[in-house]
Amino acid sequence: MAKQLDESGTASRILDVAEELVQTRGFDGFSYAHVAVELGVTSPSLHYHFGSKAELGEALIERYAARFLEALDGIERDGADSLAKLGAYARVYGDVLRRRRMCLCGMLAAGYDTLPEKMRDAVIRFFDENERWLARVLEEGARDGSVAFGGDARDVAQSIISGLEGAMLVARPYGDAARFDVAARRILDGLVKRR
Amino acid sequence: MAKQLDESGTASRILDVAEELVQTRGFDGFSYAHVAVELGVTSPSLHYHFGSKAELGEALIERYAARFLEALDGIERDGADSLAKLGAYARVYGDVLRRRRMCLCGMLAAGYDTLPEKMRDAVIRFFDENERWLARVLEEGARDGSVAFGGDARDVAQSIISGLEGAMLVARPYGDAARFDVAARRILDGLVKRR
DNA sequence: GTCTATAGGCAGATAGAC
DNA sequence: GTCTATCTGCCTATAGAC
Repeated sequence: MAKQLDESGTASRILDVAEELVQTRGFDGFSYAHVAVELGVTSPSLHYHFGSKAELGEALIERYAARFLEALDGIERDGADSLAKLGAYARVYGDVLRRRRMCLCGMLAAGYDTLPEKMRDAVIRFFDENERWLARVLEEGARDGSVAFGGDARDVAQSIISGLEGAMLVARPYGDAARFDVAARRILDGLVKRR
Repeated sequence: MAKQLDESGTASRILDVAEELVQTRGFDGFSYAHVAVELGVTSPSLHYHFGSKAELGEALIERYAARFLEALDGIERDGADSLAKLGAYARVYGDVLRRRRMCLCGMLAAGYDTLPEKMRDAVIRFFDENERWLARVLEEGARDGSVAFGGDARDVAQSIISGLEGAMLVARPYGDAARFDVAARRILDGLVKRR
């Protein structure tokens, strides 16, 4: 019973539908009408919950980022070694793709130029937070010896994020999750101590 | 004086403007009106050259893919070793990004679900052709010893494409080409013979 | 080839009844 | 909270004059 439950049931159902639409069609490819039809209501009623499309978009990213970071917390708590954590991290992306969706923020990154400013900031924040989490895990892995890499952990973290986002981006048109898995595996293999 | 010059000057100027718009705003984020304003004409006149937005989109991909493959032919002809060719390949992507654009087909891959079918097919073709080219270079590199990798060359090729597409996707919101360069470098470094 | 005029639809958003 | 009605604007596309 925490902060994220101050949304009425309707608001969160709106977010559910809008989230799927944005993840599959992009922010410029969905409308209030799409959401309304899916929910069996009229579009003006959506405006009661989210005054503008920009507000809806902001709420979308906020919830997505919060859940994403929660998942990362869960990985953290599992107490496995760092390499296993990186594997679990990649699996979070893979799970999104297996539901035939693009990462919400990856999708928004594509249409970045057309986004309202607050949404832009939130997208950047999402990537920054992911980068911080990954860099921490990487440095921990370098200490405990489960991971090996040259250069700055931040740079490696950025490469992992962009590698996984790109793997989702390209795998989706093919409708082929295995394509993602292969790319993800190669990214992780590059972080294993070289024998 | 070849096949690609059967377009009137106007048609190719339309393609120029539309290309930039799609690469920065996505297919659902640009309109005939945007192009028309930029060219100082009215939108109906665009319909004379490209009957529908779908046709314009198809022509866009066709020209982009043709030029892209030409660039790859140029790399091929330079006769450097395979690792150098892969570096040049990555630079093609980097050059696009430095013009503040996303790869046209990477952008279209994001909005894939909203594309007309012929455009979808053309996007897939683009990736397939890139994969073929890369796999050939990788196999050549494995033979001449300039490149080292485990597993299938096709899988490695796919990973390179998705890695570079993702690096562009994420670097663009940050307006930071260096971010791309770092990720691209790490991809290439993973293909250098391990000492 | 490019224009004006216009059709017909869908977008995001607001007003006001219930 | 959700509805109907409506506004304004932009969209793709066509007809027909020049």
